[in-house]
Amino acid sequence: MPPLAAADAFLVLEYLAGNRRIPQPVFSALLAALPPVTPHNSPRLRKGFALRALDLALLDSGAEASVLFRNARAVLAEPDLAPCFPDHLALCDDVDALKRLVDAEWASLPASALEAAADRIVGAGAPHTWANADQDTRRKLHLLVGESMEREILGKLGQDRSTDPQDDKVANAPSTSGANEADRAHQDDGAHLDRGNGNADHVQEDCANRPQEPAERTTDARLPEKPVTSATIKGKGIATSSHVTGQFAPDNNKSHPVKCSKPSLMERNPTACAYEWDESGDSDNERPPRKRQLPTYERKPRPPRPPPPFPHRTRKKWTDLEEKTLIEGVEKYGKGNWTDIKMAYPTVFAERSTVDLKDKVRNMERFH
DNA sequence: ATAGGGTTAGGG
DNA sequence: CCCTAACCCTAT
Repeated sequence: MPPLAAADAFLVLEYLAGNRRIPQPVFSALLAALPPVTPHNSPRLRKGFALRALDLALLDSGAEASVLFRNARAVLAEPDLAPCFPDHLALCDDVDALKRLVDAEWASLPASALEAAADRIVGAGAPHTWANADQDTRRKLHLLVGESMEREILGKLGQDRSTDPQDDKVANAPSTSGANEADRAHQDDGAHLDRGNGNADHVQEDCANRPQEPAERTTDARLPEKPVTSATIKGKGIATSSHVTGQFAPDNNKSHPVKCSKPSLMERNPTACAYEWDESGDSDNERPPRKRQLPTYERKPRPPRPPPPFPHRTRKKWTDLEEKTLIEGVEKYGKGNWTDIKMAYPTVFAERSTVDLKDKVRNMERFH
């Protein structure tokens, strides 16, 4: 497979950098694998990098608040990153408040080009895009969104699919922006977006929920003009914060942060063991004629397994910040959408599971 | 993934 | 010892 074009790599990375649900190790790996991108013309990309560095500093659940705070301050003070943050972050003097501000910064990231394109195709901009699409573009749009979504959009448009699009696009010739641009963003991988109309809903919702920041408050003057590669990033904050927190080894492909991701498949699983086929009994004719020689591993007698090291987590009282954030989350995302709520405030709820959130709300309802 | 019943730590 | 809140278990 040919390498991804630089422009496409940009679209992918710009979207993922600002998507907090993409864990840092995954993002780092992609960054290393894709062609270098230039962040200087994308506020979202720049800020995404900066916020990721800040998250790394703040999400070290093992560390004490004072340490977290110190690490976060170090990130905020990085000359290359500082311009990405609004001033009040650096002025913040306590870790909980800082976490809130960081969550707010994440929430206010501008939409990515991909999201904007999706929005033009199936979201708020869809009617306009579809109305202005010529026959050819319509066909592509149809492929992208699928049958039922197309009907829905055209329904909103107040026209039937059978209507010849040419008819209603009298004065639309010059409007190339919507569909074509969107199409550009999608043409390489249309199938992905096409796959589920449910996704389309998400995109819409994402866009709708994101209070667009009036204007980027950041000064770009001092941001690197040169392309950013994983190596560049490593030298600029992400790795810096990592060497402060000690969570990341310099090689972002090998070492993963303590929290926030499953162990890599490439890593040895200490609890795994190898079983061997007993060749004698069966004559499975699917097997190649020559016996496959499995490397002979001795089944090491496993030491008596000390059953789960943490039978019970140590009880942690809910803080004010957690409670308030939870209430806000329930108002915003609805009771029951615990995953969404947790994802929306990953720093605040770093040490709470979705079940914890649910239980807490139940408790608050029961006794208050 | 979520709801709801059950268990337990720990303060009064 | 009781009660509340945090946490666990299990069915759906």
